[in-house]
Amino acid sequence: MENGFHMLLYRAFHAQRACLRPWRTGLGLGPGQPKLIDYLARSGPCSQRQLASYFEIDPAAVCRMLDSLEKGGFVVRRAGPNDRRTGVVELTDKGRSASQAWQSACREMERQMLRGFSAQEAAQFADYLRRARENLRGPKAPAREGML
Amino acid sequence: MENGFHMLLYRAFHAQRACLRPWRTGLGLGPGQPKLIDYLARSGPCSQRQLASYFEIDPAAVCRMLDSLEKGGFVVRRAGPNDRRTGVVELTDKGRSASQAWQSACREMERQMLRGFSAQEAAQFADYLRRARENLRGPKAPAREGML
DNA sequence: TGTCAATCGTTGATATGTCAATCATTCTGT
DNA sequence: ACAGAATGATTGACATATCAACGATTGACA
Repeated sequence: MENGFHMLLYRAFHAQRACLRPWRTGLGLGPGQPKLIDYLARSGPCSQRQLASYFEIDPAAVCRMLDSLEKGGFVVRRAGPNDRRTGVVELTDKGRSASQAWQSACREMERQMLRGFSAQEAAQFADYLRRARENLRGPKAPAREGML
Repeated sequence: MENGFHMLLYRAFHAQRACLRPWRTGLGLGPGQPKLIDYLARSGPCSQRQLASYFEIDPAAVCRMLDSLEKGGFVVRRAGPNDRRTGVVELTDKGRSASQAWQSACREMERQMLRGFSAQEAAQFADYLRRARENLRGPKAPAREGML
């Protein structure tokens, strides 16, 4: 069980979240909020739809996290220029500094996580993670076609 | 950003959950419930405390998931023999078959995830995941000591 | 023995993620 | 131009994870 990749990924992901939690709470952010302001800092203002698509989460979750972020003064919602359905989410100055602090925290976490990894191993690790994700994403249920 | 390990792990973990979701819902289980019955099937009856410790989640979460699992007929809670605080959680027959189906689903997912991986690559991948987790778990914030 | 600390399970509050449904707006096809 | 489909954002409902607090029980120690 401990050897199944399901558990291995669970453990690694869990440890990563636990490692980043002190930084996150120090910034006054909820569990899912850092990734939103990080994306906004890198890509500039965008719609809620774009945030939901990028992170593959429900637009409802984005909506509520932005409610909280807006109340905290990290982002503002503006009206879109062309389409009155689509608004634009933008970082405030406070949001920008929080995103910078978060990026530092992520680099710190990464350094800690990769201790003892050679540069080649780290690159291989990243490659494995990308391939695993791609394999899981593509076909819906490619199993039991041939034999089984 | 797409290259940071934070995002890479997020993507892989996310894809894995999405891949396993149809099987999970087919069994009538909530998102966190499969791991509990899987553990119970492998390790036999145990306390709620043990489940919480093993998966590193709050005992409150375990308590509520077991409420749901018990209502669904997957597990039963019995009184402990020695300590009247500590109960014992046990799989029912329905819980046992669900756990077997879940283990099949996990093997299937793993096959799909590792498509194109050689046996050596898969072993290396598992090793990287274990090392990353251990690195994140041990020291709290050992960074920026030497030179950054 | 008697008091205090620690432990197990539980409940409440809050945040996230999924699903379903709704409202307003925009697009499509005729 | 108009009816219906599609889209963006929102809200409600449910399950989960974290934090805080509580009741019951057990253990430790004077």
